[in-house]
Amino acid sequence: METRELRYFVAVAEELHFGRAAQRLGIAQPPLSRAILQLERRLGVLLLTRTSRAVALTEAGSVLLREGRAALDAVEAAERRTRRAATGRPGLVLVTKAGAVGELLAKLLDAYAAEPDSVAVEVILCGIAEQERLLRDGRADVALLHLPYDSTTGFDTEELHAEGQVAVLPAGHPFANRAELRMADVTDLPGLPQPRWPRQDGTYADGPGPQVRDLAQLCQLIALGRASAILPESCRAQLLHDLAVVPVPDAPTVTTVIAWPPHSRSLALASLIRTATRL
Amino acid sequence: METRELRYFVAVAEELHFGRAAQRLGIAQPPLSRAILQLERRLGVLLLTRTSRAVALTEAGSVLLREGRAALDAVEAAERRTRRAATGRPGLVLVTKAGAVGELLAKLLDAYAAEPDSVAVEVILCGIAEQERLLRDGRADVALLHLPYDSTTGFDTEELHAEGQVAVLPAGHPFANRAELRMADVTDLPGLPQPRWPRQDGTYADGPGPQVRDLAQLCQLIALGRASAILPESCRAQLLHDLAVVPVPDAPTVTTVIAWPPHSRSLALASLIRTATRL
DNA sequence: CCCGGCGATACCTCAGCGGTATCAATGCGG
DNA sequence: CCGCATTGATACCGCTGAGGTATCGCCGGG
Repeated sequence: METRELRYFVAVAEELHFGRAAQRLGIAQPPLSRAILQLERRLGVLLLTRTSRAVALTEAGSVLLREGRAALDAVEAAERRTRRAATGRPGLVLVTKAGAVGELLAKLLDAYAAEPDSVAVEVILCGIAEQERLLRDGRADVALLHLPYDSTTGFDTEELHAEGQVAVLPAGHPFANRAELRMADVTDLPGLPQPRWPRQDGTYADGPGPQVRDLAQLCQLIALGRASAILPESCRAQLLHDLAVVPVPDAPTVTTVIAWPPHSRSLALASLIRTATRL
Repeated sequence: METRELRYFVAVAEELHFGRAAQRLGIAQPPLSRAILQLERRLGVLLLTRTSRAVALTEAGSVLLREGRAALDAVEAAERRTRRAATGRPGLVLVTKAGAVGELLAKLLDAYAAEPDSVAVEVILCGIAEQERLLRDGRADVALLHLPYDSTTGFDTEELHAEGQVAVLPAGHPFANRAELRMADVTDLPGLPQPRWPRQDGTYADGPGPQVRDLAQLCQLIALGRASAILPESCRAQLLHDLAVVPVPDAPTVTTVIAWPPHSRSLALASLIRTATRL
């Protein structure tokens, strides 16, 4: 199977429309039809069911969509990492969620910079759930993730830090002066729903609660008395001053891990990981 | 980058010889030279240094070799899994080391077969260190691995079983009747070296000690008084009767884990994993 | 019943892949 | 120092196959 065929199939499988897929790929529709047909013939597998009004994935087709995306990411990563290796400037790219790492990141970067063999570290702060993709397609070398929110599936990891979580409420809320709260107290506050974060694909789950993209947005909403949240303790430092913070001992522990793709064990990366685990 | 280019590059990088690589690929040498040249031009990266007598990898070239192999495995896995999904017969392929799983495997297969939604499980027993490759290129769906001997890098895992290790000695050896031994006692027995197992690429490390491929071979050698070994307790059941077995409490614990590729979460696989963790 | 939208087919052109023949550089034996 | 063998690069050619345009066949909606 050639990557061209895979790219074509993934485009069609995502659009479920040959015309739009062809447009997205920058080719005409007939060659695309033929390419998919030929792919099906070569694999000996029916990937799509087409009526003249609708295109749908078969069982095998959805397997190829999932596996094909992973394979294309791997090819893209190979290309990108090769280009980067050729520049001669080593340098690592670290990706993490904007605002969620507290002072751990600063400490890590300082400690690593003090190492004798350290190289430049570029930091990318991205929205939730983009990290995985950046790490997978080679744009980033290493990430700081937070269990159980992020998935580390397919990466190697080391645990760095575990912490409890706190409830964040508008100042003046009846619960604001409690010494601690239970999960049950906080998950269903009348008029103060938990926010909804974007999923891997950028869409939001249905349900009540405002859609948020980052911590600043969330803080605003809480201050306005329109939401509440349960966040790792270390977020405290970055909250607005007029928010109430109450520990929630029975909330799941949040573990910060450093994650990297299972290949790519460059010396620089190994050194950064070693530094991180020693913090 | 097309998979054809990657395959060509990997062949040349492994052979370090255009002629032999071309032969292995089943094409003539000139098209191969051109393809590599074109790949280098497209990437804008020098991958190989050629003198007219020798070919060597550049830094970037070895990155592309490593990443390219992984990418090719991913493409191959996509193809294989798609084909398998299309047959309509579900069925899982489980791979593990010949002889090293004791009764755990039997219990797992029995328990899984008793599940209401179970499918056929094909078991592949292979030599050490082939498992990783089978799992990575899609020929297997799930593996039983043994930490710390196997690497789980790039796979998702669940721990199933932890056990201590025992020393295996020829019957009649002076240590045979000891209640237990220390690592220090066993690692350097005069005339009874530890065996050497093959590495990922099938070659053996240098050193003393016989080269072995499986447990039966090893048992023979120990019975002959030419080797000794430290093995997980559960191997006991499969040893020859005339061998002495002595616990080694300070040997590293061996953990049996069930491992699977991070994508491919079929229902059947999820059910098998659930069954395994409940044993 | 006609029209519009969609995927498949027919047919053409040309890029590029692979083959053969050959060159150029280099190490080696005499 | 000179053939000679080895090895990667280049020249040139034929043909496969990727992509384009025009068009067909099918189907649902007005």
